[in-house]
Amino acid sequence: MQLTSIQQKFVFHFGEMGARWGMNRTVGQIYAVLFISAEPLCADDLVKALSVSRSNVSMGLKELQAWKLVRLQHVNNDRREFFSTPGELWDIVRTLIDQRKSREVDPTLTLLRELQLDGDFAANDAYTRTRIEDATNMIELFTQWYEEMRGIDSRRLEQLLKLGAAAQKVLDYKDKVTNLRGSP
Amino acid sequence: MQLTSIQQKFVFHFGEMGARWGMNRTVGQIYAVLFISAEPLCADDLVKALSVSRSNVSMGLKELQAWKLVRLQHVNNDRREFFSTPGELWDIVRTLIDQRKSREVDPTLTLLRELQLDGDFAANDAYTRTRIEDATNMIELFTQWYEEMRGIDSRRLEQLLKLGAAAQKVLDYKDKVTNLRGSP
DNA sequence: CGTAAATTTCAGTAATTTCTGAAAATAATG
DNA sequence: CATTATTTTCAGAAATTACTGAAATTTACG
Repeated sequence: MQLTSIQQKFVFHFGEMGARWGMNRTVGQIYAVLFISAEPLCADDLVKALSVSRSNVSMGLKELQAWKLVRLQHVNNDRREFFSTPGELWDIVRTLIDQRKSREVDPTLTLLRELQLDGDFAANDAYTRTRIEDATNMIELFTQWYEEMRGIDSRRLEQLLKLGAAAQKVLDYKDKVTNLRGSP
Repeated sequence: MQLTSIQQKFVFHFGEMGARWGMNRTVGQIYAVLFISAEPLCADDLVKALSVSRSNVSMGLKELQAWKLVRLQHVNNDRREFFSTPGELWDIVRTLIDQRKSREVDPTLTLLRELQLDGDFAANDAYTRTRIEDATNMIELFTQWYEEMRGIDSRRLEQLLKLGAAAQKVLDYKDKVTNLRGSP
């Protein structure tokens, strides 16, 4: 696993980004190497590619498995464990969004609901209360939307995304037809 | 600025989350306090509410301004600077997504495009090349979609979100009508 | 089983990030 | 323009996070 110059740039970048994405540099780099590798790799391949300690790779792989971003597999009759990323990019995106949602959004929604149930807002909390309500509603709107969208088949999803703002026009269109029918 | 028990829970939570959202604990807490405060607050209010140093608040406010998540304003004839968060939640969401996009997605898209222009992939890079292409396409699909959606009026956007997966059915519906018209 | 290959754990260290207090800079007031 | 209020900067301390190497554990093969 000697990385080519382009591979290196890609891997370094994911290292930098890894930090912004809630994993650390090494974890980001490990993921990047696996992502661009045609073959599954074992831990020692990653040690060689990235020049980090074996134990660091071990911990990184564990974290990536917790993220469900890499899959463990066994190769022919090799005793070692090999890792790879899903080939289908839509699967990766879905996993990534699921994970970030469950780390960054769900806990907040849970807390906000608890606070509302708590209910004993002090008198001077009136504004706080409405703000918390508003935030809850907004998050629920998004999570329910995502819940529905994430089930849609990749092909269809791609269509929808490409449609983009035009979806709005389809709404207009439907309204129009409905109104025509509805009027006497 | 004595925080009530509910306010405290809210603020502490945003402190924890702040870390996962690319800011640090104090920054998250400052934002939370401003979010639930009916009135704009000055730096010393935040010092009292959070028991952190004045300089820490100063730096935190600077970062929040960089995120465009708080606005600076002046109050009556007070000499100090006051801060608040936008009242309209949609504005907050839009800003948040914009910022995270520009920190987490745009730099990657830029790099991927550069790598493709670079073009001198080694022979053994064939797979890497397709992976980078695929990733680029996926990111472009999402950014173009977002670019279009972010312009839409909040009311309409809310409608669209509530529609959710049903948008798909509207597509079906339009197809059907179009086909009826199109057939002899 | 016993042995060897592979992986994981973890205590200690290194690196990074966050926070503070003191000093410097800026802005408003009489 | 001198004084005072306010904000910013920044060097160093404190806290947190990441990494390593050595030892312990697990796994699988004969």
